[in-house]
Amino acid sequence: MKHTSSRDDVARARSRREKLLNEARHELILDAARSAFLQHGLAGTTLREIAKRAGYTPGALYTYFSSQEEIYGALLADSLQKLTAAIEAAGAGVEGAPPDRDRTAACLRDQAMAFYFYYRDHPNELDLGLYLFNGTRPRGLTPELNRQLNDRLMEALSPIRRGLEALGLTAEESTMETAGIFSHVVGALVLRNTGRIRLFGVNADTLAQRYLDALLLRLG
Amino acid sequence: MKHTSSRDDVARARSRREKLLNEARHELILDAARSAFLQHGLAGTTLREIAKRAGYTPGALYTYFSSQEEIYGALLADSLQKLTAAIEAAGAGVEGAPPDRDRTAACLRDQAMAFYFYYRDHPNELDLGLYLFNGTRPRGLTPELNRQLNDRLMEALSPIRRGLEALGLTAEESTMETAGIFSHVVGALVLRNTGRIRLFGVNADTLAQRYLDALLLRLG
Amino acid sequence: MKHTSSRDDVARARSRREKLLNEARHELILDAARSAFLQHGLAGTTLREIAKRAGYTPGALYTYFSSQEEIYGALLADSLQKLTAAIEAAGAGVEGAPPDRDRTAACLRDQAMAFYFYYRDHPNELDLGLYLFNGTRPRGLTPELNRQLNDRLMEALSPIRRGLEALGLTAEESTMETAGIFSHVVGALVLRNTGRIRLFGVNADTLAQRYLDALLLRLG
Amino acid sequence: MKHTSSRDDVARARSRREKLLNEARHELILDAARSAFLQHGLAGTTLREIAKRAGYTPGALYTYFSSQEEIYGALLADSLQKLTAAIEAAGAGVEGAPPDRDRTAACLRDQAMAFYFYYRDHPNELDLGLYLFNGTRPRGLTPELNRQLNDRLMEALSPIRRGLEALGLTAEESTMETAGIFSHVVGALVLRNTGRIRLFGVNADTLAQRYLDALLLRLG
DNA sequence: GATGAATGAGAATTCATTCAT
DNA sequence: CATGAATGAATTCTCATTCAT
Repeated sequence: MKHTSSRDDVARARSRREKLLNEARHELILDAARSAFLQHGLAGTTLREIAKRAGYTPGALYTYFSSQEEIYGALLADSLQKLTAAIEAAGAGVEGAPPDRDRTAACLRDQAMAFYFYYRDHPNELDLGLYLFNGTRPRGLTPELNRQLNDRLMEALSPIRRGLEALGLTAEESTMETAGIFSHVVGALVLRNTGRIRLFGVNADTLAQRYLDALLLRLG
Repeated sequence: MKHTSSRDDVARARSRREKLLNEARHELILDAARSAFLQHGLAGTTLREIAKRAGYTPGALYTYFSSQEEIYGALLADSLQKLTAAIEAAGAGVEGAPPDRDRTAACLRDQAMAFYFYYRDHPNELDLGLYLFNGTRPRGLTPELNRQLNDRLMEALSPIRRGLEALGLTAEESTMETAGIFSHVVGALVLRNTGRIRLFGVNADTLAQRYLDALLLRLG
Repeated sequence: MKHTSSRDDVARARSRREKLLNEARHELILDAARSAFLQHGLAGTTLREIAKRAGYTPGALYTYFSSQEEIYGALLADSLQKLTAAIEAAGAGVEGAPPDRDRTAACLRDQAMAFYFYYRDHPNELDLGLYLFNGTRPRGLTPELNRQLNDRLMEALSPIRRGLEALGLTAEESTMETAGIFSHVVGALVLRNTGRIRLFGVNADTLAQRYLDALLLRLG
Repeated sequence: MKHTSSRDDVARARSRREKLLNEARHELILDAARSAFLQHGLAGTTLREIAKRAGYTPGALYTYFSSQEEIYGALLADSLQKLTAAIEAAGAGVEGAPPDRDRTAACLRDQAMAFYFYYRDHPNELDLGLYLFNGTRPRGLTPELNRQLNDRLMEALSPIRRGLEALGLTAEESTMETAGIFSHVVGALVLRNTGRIRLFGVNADTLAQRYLDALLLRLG
């Protein structure tokens, strides 16, 4: 029946459009949240502020997210995705090449620095990760979301772990060294973000780079 | 005039007593704040809670501190002093000894680890430092207090810097390496405190130790 | 004009179908509301919940009911109709029989107990009645609906009134005793629903039964 | 030491004054709540409204009560106390008299009617009792307070129970009849408060009185 | 010096209802 | 007929800070 079919088509088209719009509005809110974080920091940002920046009333946000915490979760999920992309992009062009040790090392270095650069350039997202993981606030993430976010973080770091393995480390050693890199980079960033790095007259970039240089030297 | 003089004496004696009392009460409040932090964490602690633990009403605290932020500042100042003591204590017994390289290295290592241990065992004080330095909150520290706290931090770290110099590094190199140690240690602690370290199945202690081992090896 | 006439027929048929559909959808929504009440109670039920259970979006309900309050009104109307049926059913089989006094009394008793049982088994509907009659909420029922509901209630109770008359009471006395029965039953139910009956270690059923026993005894 | 002693006196005097003031303010808020209930009913009353009537900001109420629910609890506790007093007062003057059966019956009747009158004249307090006992709202009373309120209610009704015993009923029978009186009275009041009594052209007073008459007749 | 009542601004969240599509 | 996004007004509750006493 043509008639019915065409009605269905209309419905389907509408639902598709609605879906797109819906996603766009989710994104709009997340952008607003990002911009609010940028200006007021994580702790200084309120639902009201996010709503205002998104051009919404506070209540309207609850159409899209069931709590403030969920907005944070979505933001972090998104951030980790971008981080993953950034790290992967830093290793691009080397794929498929012959297993040249120098190349592998250079790639690893670039990818670790990509990790550093990502958070250097998006300091609020580091806060977000630390805050949410920390769960200082009364209501934390759902365990399910927490697990998901953990997975994403590990996925983001997996190129680095694989790079270390390619340099001859065991799986265990790779994980350990990845933790070391993570640790050093996060430390450098925290020092940078809190302005304490100035006390040493050092640059956080240099700190990160030196660590990696020393590491690669050590790994031979 | 004897009379006046004796009156002055009385006044002086009283003022001395008052001063002592005053300091004791400051300390009382800070103790209360510490205990509140220990139990509820930085973000979960309210002025009222601190007042209650100190046996005061909220308003009374304002006699001693002009704001909650100032209490935090005082707490941090005190924390840094203890940190200094802890690091210095870790180097004790080596003072005055002949310039044995191994001993110097061991001492440096111990002091750096003392830095790590201090914050591992007082995670709230790390929070405090990061929070205040960060200045996330609307009202930060006064520039004066900020400078003071910076000075104390650098003073706390100076044994480490001197140790590095004793191993042959230039002043500049020492500062750089101190920054590296600080960075790594803070990173490890943040990972630890946020529970993210578990993702790697690694221990923060190990992370710190390995970094120092590698550093000392590098410095030969 | 045949043409017009046939067109009219079509229109009439369609309108009949529409009407049925419309009623069905009203009923669908009322069923959803009932089930929501059953689970969340009167105060805990939201329009959204009713809409969800009916497979509608909130806005759609306004096609069928002009307010949440109107849904409540319709629900109550329906409830009273069922109550009427329940009371009438309790008197069935005695109709047409010779005017045996004992039988009349037994029937009266059964019908009064049917009243009690109906609300015992549908406590939300009692809530609904009390809530709407009470008009606690800002916007109450329309006077028209209110009158209608009153009529239905009186109709539901009329078998009881007639039973009392059959036992020899005047119209006035019957109404008075009906009010007494109503009063006692509602009181027992309220005590039951609020859990206060437990304080007396008594059963609401017993309370109702005893009242009726005493009443019938008194009426001889 | 006179000095210290006098200082203590001052402190004690102040603390006494403060305590009185404090109680007065508690009462002020409860009065405000009562008046709000009177006008808007239980469900229509908000913390804001209570605060406004008491001349306070909403937050200020939290100095005196830790939640809205606690205000309700205090109100109910007070109400039950007054109820107790009212019922006891209705039996006064008969105490110590010889155990004349007629007198006992009259006293019982008066006390039961006092129960009825109290709630007839303070309908909101009945609502309060039913609402709180019911616990419809998300957050109910603490079990402790609940128990306390139950005790008070039973205490209020105890003169009636004792009166029934004085008429020769066993303890168990007395409790049962007390429940019956309670039930009937509450039912009559609910009918009255919801305006449904008008349907029967009856007066709630009459309803209550008739029940008691019949009861006393039955008890001989 | 200390009290503690009171403020006031702000927090997240809820929900019946409206209305453009 | 139905959608569902959006409103807007309300809700309870929190807390650093002030200030008359």
